[in-house]
Amino acid sequence: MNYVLDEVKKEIVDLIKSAGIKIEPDIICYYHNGLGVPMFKYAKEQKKNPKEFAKKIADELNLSNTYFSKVIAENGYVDFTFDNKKINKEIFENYQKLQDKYGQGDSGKGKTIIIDYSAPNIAKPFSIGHLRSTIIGQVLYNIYQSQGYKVIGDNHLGDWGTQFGKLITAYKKWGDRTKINGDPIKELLKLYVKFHKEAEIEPILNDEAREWFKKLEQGNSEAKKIWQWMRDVSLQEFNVIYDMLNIKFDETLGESFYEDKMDEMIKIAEGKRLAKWVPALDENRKPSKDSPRLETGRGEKVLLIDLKKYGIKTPALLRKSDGTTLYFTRDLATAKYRIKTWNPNKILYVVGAEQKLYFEQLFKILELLGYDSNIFEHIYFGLITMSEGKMSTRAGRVIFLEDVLNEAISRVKEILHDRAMSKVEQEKIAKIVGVGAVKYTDLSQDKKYNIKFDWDKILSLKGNSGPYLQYQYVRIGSILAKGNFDQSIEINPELLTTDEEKRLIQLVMRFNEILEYVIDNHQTHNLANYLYELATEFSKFYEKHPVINARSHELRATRLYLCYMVSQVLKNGLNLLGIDVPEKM
RNA sequence: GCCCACGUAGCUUAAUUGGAUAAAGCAUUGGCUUGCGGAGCCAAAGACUACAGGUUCGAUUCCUGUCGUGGGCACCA
Repeated sequence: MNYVLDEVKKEIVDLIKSAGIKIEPDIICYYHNGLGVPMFKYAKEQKKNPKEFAKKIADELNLSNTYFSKVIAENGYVDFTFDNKKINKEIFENYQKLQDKYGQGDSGKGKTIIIDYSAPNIAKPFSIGHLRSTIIGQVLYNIYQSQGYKVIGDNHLGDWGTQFGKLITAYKKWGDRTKINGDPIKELLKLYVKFHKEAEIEPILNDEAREWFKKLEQGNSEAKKIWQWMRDVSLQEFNVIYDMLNIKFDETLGESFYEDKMDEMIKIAEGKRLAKWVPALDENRKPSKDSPRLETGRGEKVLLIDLKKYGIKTPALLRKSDGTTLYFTRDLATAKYRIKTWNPNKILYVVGAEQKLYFEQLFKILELLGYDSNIFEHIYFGLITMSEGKMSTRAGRVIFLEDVLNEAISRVKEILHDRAMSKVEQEKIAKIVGVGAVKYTDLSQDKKYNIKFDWDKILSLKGNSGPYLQYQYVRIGSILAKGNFDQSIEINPELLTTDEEKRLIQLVMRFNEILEYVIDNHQTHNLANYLYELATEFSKFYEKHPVINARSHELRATRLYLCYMVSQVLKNGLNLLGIDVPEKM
């Protein structure tokens, strides 16, 4: 698919080449009503004064038959001004040709991407902390897909591991089946919290839990039955949230899927002499104080991979001293399975920044096992913290995602309360706007930072927020309806000469570039900020220039079409962010 | 202790990844009824980009050091 912006940039490269300088297209930057090229680097290569150098280049350029009407040298830049009549026409034609596909691309044709996201833990609440992985992962999914990639979204559920030993122990001691069936996750969480409290007083409980997990891994039918039941009821609850958030997966394999695929992986690692049985750390060799990691199996042997040679001080454990497996073991088997099954060009792990070391270890080991480590990438994001500090499931200190969404929805409902619409409609709109607000707040900022949880911020309905973008979309829809807009109307883009119109058209031009940019850097907020800029620019246009009552019939039709293009980019962009748009609000 | 992030207006965040006068939202103050939805628009005020050096035509961005915050550091995931 061809976009005007690509052609415009190519033309600049060619023009400057005609003056004897070869430039990289990426250095071209936006400047007023056009584009600019910094000439410092090239001036330096030729040991010339950058201002004079830029001027000399600018003077040599011949702009006839180009997208530009003017070129000047300023502060060492060569600045090109668009020939607006020409570029307007091209952009409208570009849009008319591609229609619904406008923004999409084919740069990912023939490439496969696996995205590992969400991955909540069974029997634990889906907290606000899981929100980030879930929605960031889904947005990356959508954007990759829009550029022609084959994408496989895999929900790598935390449905295996020591915690199930703890849960089974707790369930057998204090559990009540009917209570759990009534409100599964909250009741299971209570059991989990109680277990940790009791285990502090009676450490022998930890041994019991370890025993149960061992039984589970050995296929004990009672353990398996309880585990399966806990998994089922948890998944049912997760699906309610995925529905609310409009999240879809191609696979929900989970860690348990690899239960029978770990032995093979361990054998390979042993065969390559990577993994070795060594004495476990004893109490005197604690890596740090307050470490919770020494609660089991002291003094015996564990299977680990030492990574000191590669600058990683912490070894990776594949088997505990009681023989059971760990997250690591499962992730190695997972990577192997994924590569064998889908032969991906990339596997993205959308997981919090606190697991950076873990993924460094994992990728290093996969490399040592002979895999191309370039295909693995940890897409990390900061923690969401509460004023009391880090959230902790064990301490019962969590915010439930479902509560946040419900609060958002009810705040929107209050606003809609006295609008002239049916209850059903209010309900529907409140959900679109409320959920959109929560998602947008997260997606509109750089993901690497920690976020302090703040109700008012996450539920913000004005300013730079999801509802603001949705509101601009609704206003445009209203104009299009009143103006009886029809895509086949005769338009004349040359008539759009105001600053607001030019800026809007040029923003529309950039849509595809932004999507490619997000694929390069995996920063969703670049798309969010672009859409916000588009919405803001529309709002300015809206205040200043009449559409339906425009001076001439032709101008009215062209402005209607401009509104339409903007609304479609807004809608498609928001949809890529996983945010719906209402028709009224 | 060691390792990794981060420190930008009162608060929450941007900055085309090293570019032009550091940009928005919230909060504060003042303004916008003849036109398409005020969840909006305009304006004022608010910044020695934590601090001290360095690299270069150019640094919020890269390097070094100091201080501060958060995270991680083998039998949790």
